[in-house]
Amino acid sequence: MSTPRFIIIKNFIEDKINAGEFTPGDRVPSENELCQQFSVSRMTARRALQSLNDEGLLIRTPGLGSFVAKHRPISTLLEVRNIADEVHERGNSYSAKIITMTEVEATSQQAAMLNVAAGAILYHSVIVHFEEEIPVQWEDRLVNPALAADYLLQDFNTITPNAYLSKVAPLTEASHKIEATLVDQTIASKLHIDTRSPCLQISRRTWSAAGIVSIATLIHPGDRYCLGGHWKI
Amino acid sequence: MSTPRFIIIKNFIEDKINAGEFTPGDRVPSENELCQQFSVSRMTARRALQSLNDEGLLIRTPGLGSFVAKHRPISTLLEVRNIADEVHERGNSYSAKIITMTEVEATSQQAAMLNVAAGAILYHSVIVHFEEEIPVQWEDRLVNPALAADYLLQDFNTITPNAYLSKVAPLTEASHKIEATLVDQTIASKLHIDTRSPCLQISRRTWSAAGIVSIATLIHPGDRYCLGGHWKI
DNA sequence: CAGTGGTCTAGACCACTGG
DNA sequence: CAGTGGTCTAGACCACTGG
Repeated sequence: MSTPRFIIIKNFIEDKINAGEFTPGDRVPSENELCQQFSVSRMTARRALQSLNDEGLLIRTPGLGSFVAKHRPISTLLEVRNIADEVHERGNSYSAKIITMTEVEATSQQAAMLNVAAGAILYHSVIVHFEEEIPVQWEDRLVNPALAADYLLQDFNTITPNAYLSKVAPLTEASHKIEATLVDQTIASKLHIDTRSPCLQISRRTWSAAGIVSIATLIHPGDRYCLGGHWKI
Repeated sequence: MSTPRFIIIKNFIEDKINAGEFTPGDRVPSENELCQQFSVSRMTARRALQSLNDEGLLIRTPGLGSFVAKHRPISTLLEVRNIADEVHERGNSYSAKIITMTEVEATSQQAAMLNVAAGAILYHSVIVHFEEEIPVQWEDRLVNPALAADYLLQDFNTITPNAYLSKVAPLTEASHKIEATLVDQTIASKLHIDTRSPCLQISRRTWSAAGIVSIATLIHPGDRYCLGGHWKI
């Protein structure tokens, strides 16, 4: 399976933008110029430019051309962060406590989310992450064994599931849902909060090139964790 | 200027999904079926389906077909979204109730956030936003009069503060903080929740070319609003 | 005017899924 | 096997921008 030509052209332009050869406001090659340069049809050259336009990297104007956008797109701001890294960046001590590490049979809903057969074996881990000995995150994770066969053999005291998975199945895609919730007594006691404390919950599904890697639910006590972001044009 | 055919086909399918004729998991017409039905080339039919796929409404699988996604896509995280637009995009009715519209003197903390002198006049608005007559957002906003002089003259039943400010002081920069909180009795009663309900709170500060425009606190009942995002490499 | 991107056609070959 | 979506071609007409 070879790389599609429109991806090659897209990467060619994206690389030049990242390398600073094309800077914001610069005109990039037109569809016709790319046709000649890469010996492809206009539809293929067009697809590369259109894809970059859809991602916000280019602004295209009929009659004028395609130009590098002045503002980096903001969609990339929601990074998949490793909680251990976050804690360390704040200069605090990090530790983890493993609650569950086991195989489970996928329910039909889980199977659908991970794109496996119902009843298939999944890896299931539940880990509480601590910052300065205070619980900051409850991580409940289901992993597709086909994409991370050695998941249950890891020592998650020394490497977070996030870090391990990033290594064996590099991320290509992720979706997030962020909401405010309450938790049951089991989770509340592990997080050292009570069941009336509002929690920030992130549900995250991650893909690598080979398919859906994992679905995770990350629950944070509302008074100990928040998300932030900043963007400029 | 007539509507492009791929948009017509796209709307045709989108309408059926919104109307419940196609429900999550249903197969929608294939590219070939749409070709015949609309008398277009496959590339045009394809573009309609691909566009819906890119928006997350369809899941397409070679050999199988195109299926309505099981989970409706949700608003992109950290984008500065207009709540009225969001509600309308979900096909629901939007309305607003204005609680407060007044001038206030900046406290030292507010002055620092907006980069004005302490005691300077600020505009203050509090608005509850409704989706299908149900409160979904409490918006408490302070505005720098120097950058939006006519703020208090607006009819926020017909234009949201967000939309008005975007017009008079286009955004160049924004910062966000997202957390899970509880609210006091005053806000709870306006949101038709009780003080034990977890809320998703977004604190947002926005800049335009001329300076800091506004600081806003947006509070959402946890069971009625969430943030989402999706990214691909 | 030549050049740009926007839309569209009528074909093609491919890998893949299911029956 | 017929059907699906993924990629690609070599054309076409259009509205628009600039010189």
